[in-house]
Amino acid sequence: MSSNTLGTRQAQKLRTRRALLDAALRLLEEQSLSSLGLREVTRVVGVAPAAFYRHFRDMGDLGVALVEESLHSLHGMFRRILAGQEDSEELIDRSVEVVAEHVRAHRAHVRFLARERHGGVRAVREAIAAELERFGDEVAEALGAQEASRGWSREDVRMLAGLYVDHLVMTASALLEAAPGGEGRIADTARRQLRLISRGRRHW
Amino acid sequence: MSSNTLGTRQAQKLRTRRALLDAALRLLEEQSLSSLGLREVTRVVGVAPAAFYRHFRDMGDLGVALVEESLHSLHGMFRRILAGQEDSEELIDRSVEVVAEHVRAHRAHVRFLARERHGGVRAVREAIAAELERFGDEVAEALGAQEASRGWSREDVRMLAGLYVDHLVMTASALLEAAPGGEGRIADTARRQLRLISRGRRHW
DNA sequence: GGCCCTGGCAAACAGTTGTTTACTGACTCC
DNA sequence: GGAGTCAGTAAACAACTGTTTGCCAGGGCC
Repeated sequence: MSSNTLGTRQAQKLRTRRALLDAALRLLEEQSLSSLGLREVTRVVGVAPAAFYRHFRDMGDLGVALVEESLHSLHGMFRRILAGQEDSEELIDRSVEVVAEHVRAHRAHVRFLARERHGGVRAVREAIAAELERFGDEVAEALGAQEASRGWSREDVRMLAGLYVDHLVMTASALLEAAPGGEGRIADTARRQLRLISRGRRHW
Repeated sequence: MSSNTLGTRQAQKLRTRRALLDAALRLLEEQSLSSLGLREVTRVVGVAPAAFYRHFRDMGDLGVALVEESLHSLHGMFRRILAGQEDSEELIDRSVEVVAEHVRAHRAHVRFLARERHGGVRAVREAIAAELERFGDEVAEALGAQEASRGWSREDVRMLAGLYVDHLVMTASALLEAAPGGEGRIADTARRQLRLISRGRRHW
């Protein structure tokens, strides 16, 4: 028996935990975390309200759990983008495509992050901010290793990384709220903007 | 008697309306609109719950009213920024200073916009999006009139304007959540980013 | 001076909320 | 196979929610 095979006991617990997270994620498409009720979630899952406490202390706790899994997938996205070696037209095209694909595949997660980044629950806000800063650091490290950053101060590299991360977040939000079929236009604008930033970088 | 002098009747009504808006604004510093209760607001104002309906249909309605007054002040801010003639170092410094001052002076309004821009109330979200797009158009018009935009397509000018507006919003949000005394660092980063964008523009 | 208008009130409505309690029954483990 | 663990239950709790009703007092206006 491999060490990560769970007993039916623990497996069942994880399944309802997952169900709670999924139900919350679904309900959060049309409201924000601070208005999401505990009973509302358990009702969707089909479980007694008290069962909620077997998994989370309160809604804020569940929110933080959602932040973690949302950003885990985001992290994969960043790594895919940064895997490219240089700052080129193809890299820009690929980045925007990766973002668009991510939004398509993880729509609920992205919406959750956009909504709760400045939302009403402090713990969740702080968890998202901390994680985005970590990503910024990661991007900065990758940028710093590139040829185009020769002679740049550490602060300037970090500033550029911040610009990229912010732009990525804005693009993802815009894609989220795009009218059906309007994603192409947004992606096109995003590519132009990245190109402009790229030129600014070359002439720093 | 001048035509905009109100009777005590109407004046009193406006005063409680204002009190409702202010109370909501205050309560929204620590939660989001979709979780803000009608009774909660009237309780702070010291008025009966039913009185609320004399002024707003529901909380979403009050939210839209807040959007309007929030963006009215934002509009003034944009006009102050765009009053400068060219794209220069001083213009960048002044823009960032104007934004910082605006955040200081209208903290609650800015927080409201940041929070509800992607928040849980559709009507409010749409009102904010529409207004920000209008601002983008305005910025684009101002940019298009500048010398530096000679030969630019309308779409490219609009794309640049979008980049500026997005950057401004991100900066305002960052200032809002900055640790006390940390505003200087954020303003500094914002200036560098604007400078980089400006270089990209010159070498388009 | 008297009539209308209306912003605000008190009370009652049926639902909903988060949280605690004591309990059950299936899984785990020796 | 028997004892112990624990995810999930049902029920009750007080507190709160948005909304409707009829009513009142006082300003606006002829």
